[in-house]
Amino acid sequence: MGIQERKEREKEARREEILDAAYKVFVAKGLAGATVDDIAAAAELSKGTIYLYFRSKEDLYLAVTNRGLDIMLGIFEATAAQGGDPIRQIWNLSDAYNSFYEEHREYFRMLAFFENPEMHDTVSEEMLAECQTHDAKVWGFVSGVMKNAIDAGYLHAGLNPLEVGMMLWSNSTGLLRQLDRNEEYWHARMGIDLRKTLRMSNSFLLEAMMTDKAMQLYHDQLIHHWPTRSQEKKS
Amino acid sequence: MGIQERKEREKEARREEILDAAYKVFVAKGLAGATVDDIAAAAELSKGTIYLYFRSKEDLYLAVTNRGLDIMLGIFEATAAQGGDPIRQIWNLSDAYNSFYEEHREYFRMLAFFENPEMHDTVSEEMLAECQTHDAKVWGFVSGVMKNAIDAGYLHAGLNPLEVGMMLWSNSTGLLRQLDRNEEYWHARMGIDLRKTLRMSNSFLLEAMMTDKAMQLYHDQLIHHWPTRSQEKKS
Amino acid sequence: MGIQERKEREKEARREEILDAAYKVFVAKGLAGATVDDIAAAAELSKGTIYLYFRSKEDLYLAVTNRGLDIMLGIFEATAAQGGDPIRQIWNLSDAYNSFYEEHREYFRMLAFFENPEMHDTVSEEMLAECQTHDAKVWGFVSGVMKNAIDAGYLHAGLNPLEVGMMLWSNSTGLLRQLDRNEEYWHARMGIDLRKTLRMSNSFLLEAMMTDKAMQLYHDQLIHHWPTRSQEKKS
Amino acid sequence: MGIQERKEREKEARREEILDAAYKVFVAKGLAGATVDDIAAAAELSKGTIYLYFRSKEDLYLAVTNRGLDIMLGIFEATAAQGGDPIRQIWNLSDAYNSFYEEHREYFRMLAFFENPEMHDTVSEEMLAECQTHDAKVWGFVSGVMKNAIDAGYLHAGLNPLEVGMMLWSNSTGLLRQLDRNEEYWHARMGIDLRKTLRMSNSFLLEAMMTDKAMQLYHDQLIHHWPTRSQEKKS
DNA sequence: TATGAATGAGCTTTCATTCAT
DNA sequence: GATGAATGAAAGCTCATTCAT
Repeated sequence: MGIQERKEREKEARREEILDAAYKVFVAKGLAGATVDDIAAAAELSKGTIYLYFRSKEDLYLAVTNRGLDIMLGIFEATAAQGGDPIRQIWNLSDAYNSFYEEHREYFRMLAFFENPEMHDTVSEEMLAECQTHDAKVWGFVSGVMKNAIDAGYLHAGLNPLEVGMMLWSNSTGLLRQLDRNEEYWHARMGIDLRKTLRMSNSFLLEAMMTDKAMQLYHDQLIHHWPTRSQEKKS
Repeated sequence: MGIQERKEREKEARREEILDAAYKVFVAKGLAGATVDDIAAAAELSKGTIYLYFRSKEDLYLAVTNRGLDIMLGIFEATAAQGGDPIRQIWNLSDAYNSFYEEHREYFRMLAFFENPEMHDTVSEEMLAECQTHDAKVWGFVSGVMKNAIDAGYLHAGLNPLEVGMMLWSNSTGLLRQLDRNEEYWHARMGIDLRKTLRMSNSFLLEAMMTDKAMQLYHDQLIHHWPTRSQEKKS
Repeated sequence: MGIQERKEREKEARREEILDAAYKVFVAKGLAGATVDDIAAAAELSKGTIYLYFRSKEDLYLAVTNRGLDIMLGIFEATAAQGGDPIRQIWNLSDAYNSFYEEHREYFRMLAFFENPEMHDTVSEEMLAECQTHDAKVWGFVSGVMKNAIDAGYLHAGLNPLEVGMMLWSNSTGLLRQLDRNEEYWHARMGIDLRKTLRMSNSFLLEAMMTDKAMQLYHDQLIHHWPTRSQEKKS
Repeated sequence: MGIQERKEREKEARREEILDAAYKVFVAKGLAGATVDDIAAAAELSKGTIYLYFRSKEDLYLAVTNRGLDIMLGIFEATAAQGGDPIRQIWNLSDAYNSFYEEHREYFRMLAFFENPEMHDTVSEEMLAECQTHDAKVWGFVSGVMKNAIDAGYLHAGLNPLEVGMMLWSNSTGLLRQLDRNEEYWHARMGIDLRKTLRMSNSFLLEAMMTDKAMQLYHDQLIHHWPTRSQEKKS
């Protein structure tokens, strides 16, 4: 029975090798630009072998992006393991998403690319299902964090955890994608630091959802966005 | 010189015909799926003629998306023409973006598609430049609206108009893209109404940036998100 | 030596299993359409095992058609066992060929397919030889029947038994192949019942070769093809 | 208008060039063995151009066989132009089919090959329809010859012209195919001259269908198949 | 200006066959 | 004997682009 297990392991290992190679090639040439020949060469395997493990180039691409989701989830979990109060955990999660962008920008792009509905027709049912499984895991984790904050009375009771996650995630993603595309343009030409913008809008959203209890806890740490406003208040 | 002018007009008209045809074909088959033959057939022109007006299929695709930007700008301008106080104008702009999504979803998708940095290598400098011109026009308009609100004392003085636009736009885009991809999934399976989520997060962002003056103006119209919170305040 | 025998038997049994599976797959997909993987799967064996028993896909195909020849011979022999005078035996043989066509049409087609000289290059010498052995057996049987009829004075003495078989067989095969391809077309569209045509031409040939002795024997059973002719004779 | 015509002519000429090249390649390598690259090289054109004129390799193959039908019809018509009484015309037609086999054996084989029903799925509707048109022309011609003989009272009135054609054609085809496959085998090894067999069976069939009128006309020219039989009659 | 025939590189994919285990 | 992972050659076909007319 050891034999069977070993073969299983070897097969899995080979699959990973192919994914390694494919990742490199896709990063370098993009989905359209990459050829299966390129990937086979990078993996030091024959082209036929690639098709033994993956149904099509697109399936393979999606498998690579699934890896990206795994990595993202790993970062999220590692972040959560650091503990902290529920609001801190949300901030950490947001930071973790930033980190994913910074450190795995290629995966970030791939995930964005495969959001294109046009792509979905070119992929096998099985792979799409696997992708959705991975996706669901990430969203499950995210909404868990949000739920904790709501249950603990730090976010308003009426909020749907998933909805909270959605808002923060969408906001971050929209801005990160701009950053990715055109950081230089916005920074140098338009004088906008999108990273700062991102932090700001995230805090706007989060604070809007925080209960008084949470506001008090964070009283001193709060980003006082509007010094002028504070002054107005004093007067 | 009348002749020259007429020729100019005819040329422009033909260009538009090609764009009409290309739009239909791209919508039906996507960038990769569409062939120049398809487009030529739809335009009732020969393939060679297409290349007389556009350098490449990708250039043509980008020209179509530029049309999308024009349409978007038109909607924005029409909205602004309705007048209203600066905050109302911002809300209207946000609604106008929603309308663009609802009524020109195909263009919305195309714009998203071309955000992919991978595409940019495949397009001529000229077309990219033209695209940026169109883009800049839209952003110029948007930041103008924001600037009005700041200058009028409705949004906090420290804010950068473009940054405000960026935040609202990114947030909307992120959520609209989810909506486009998976409205059914989020609604029926996860019980989330992303349209509501979108309005909510937009109001969170906007209100976070509004001055007391604006808050008072909108006092009665404000979405009281947290009834419990209000009650807490009363007690 | 019992062990050896058992192994021999098992090997033969496995070969037959493979042929069973191959027959099904070839019928369903044709030679070109069938893959060795299909056959291996149908036989519930590994692909490698198939190659342990057959040198190539084409060899395997030919082995299946050889089975067809065996079946045909079986039908012929069963028919001959029913006895009857020599002319009746020939008629029965002709009917038996029809039966083979009707009940084993797939084999009939395969045999036709392998008549194509183009195929012969793709097959091993051994298998081709085996095929010729089977072929020779059938022709041996057929010419035996014809020889009986000649020796008994029912067919003209100058005839070569094999030649007689050849004529009747070729004639039948030509018409059966038309039938197989296009029965509907000839029947509904052209108003021709090829089965009747087949019987008619066979009787033309056979009667042309029959001696007076045979004609008298069959006097009453003769198909009087031309009533008008008979009438002419009477007058 | 001359321009259009000239282009039309040139296009047709190119089509013919491709057919010339394809014929050579198919003869040398068979359908499966031939590659479109081979054909393109032989035609001194690019592969893409081949696909500009023909939808697929199989379509091209069928177009070549259609040429075979044209050639056959040409031979038939030339033969008929020689005149002669109706029975002679039938004999000449039979000879013409033999000539086609002898002088265009490659086409003969191709026609046989495409009779395989398996092939028909791989061919475009259009080409199949064209093939049927050609086929119908040949059968129309053949049955016309038979009809003349019937109408003139040389073949029995009850016969269907197409059926007569079918019988003679099937019989010839069956034997010619044997001849093509294995002339050597039957001749040297089995002592049978299939060409003689073919003539014999054809005359059997034809004479069986001839009226007394025709028999008298041919009295002296009749092949007295059975000298012994004549002798028997005398005695 | 408009045409559309011609190009040809390049793509994905298949599958018969082998061979180490 | 049986396996099935790996091979890799080969092939059909597409299509953006060009260019002579």
